[in-house]
Amino acid sequence: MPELPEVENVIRSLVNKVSGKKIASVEIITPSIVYKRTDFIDLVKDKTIVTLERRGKYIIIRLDEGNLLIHLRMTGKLLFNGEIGKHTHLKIDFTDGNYLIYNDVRKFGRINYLSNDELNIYLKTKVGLEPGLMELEAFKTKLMNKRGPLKKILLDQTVIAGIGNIYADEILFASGIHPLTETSKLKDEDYIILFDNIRGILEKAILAGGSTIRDYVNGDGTAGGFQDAHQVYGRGGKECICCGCTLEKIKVAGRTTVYCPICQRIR
DNA sequence: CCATACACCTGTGTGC
DNA sequence: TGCACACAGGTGTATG
Ligand SMILES: [Zn+2]
Repeated sequence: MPELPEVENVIRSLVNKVSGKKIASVEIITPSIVYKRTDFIDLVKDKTIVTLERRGKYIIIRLDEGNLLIHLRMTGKLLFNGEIGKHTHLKIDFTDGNYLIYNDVRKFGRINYLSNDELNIYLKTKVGLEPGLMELEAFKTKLMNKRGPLKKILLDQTVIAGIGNIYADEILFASGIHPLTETSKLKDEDYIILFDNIRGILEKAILAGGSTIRDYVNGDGTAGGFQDAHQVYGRGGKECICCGCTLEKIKVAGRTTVYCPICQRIR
């Protein structure tokens, strides 16, 4: 489900509701979503949530001691006082009677307890540049050191963190760059356009509440609105909004990729 | 080293 | 209607 804009909206919808709350109990309904740690419940129980943060597609629940690191993968949801059902896999009860649940139809998501040091090491090795904070030169250097189709590189979370299949296609279309372009063929001006579109599209998507293709909702249960602004994602075979020609559908790095053969030239 | 396949799961849409 | 199959916002591991 969620890419950076959706994860950001989950956090924004929850941060004021859960910060300061003390955890009274934790119920693990589906053990497979919690990384093996026999003392998980003991580590989390009686802790207080300090705040929520995001790195790439990860949600970090900062506790007064340690952290919960959550990845929603495809269909994970974090819901404040949400409806408990057959897809609820974890429940955190607060001392004031409110609760937070983790729902996930496909059970791909993961929740882990990490100390501050463990978290820092993990993020340093696995999570790349933060789109909203990165600088052009660092971005350019990092991309130039990678070979292969540009879309594959945009999807690589160790390069830039947070871009998934929807936003990769939207960013490339907005930039007028073909998804199979090799970074060695990109000119300085291409890097600037790409950089601006990564930040611009992700920011617009955040402000629109993210994209709801099927079932994404934020922590309140509110769906996003950015799906109405998609130019190419999910539109293979339809006409290009810009030039009217037929949008192509191919596979890149194993993912369905839609682009306009006229508007997005190979460099 | 790389690219591809598959595994993890369930639900939904399509075509016969 | 029913059934088989393809496909889905992601990523880690195995395979060639
Ligand atoms: Zn076009």
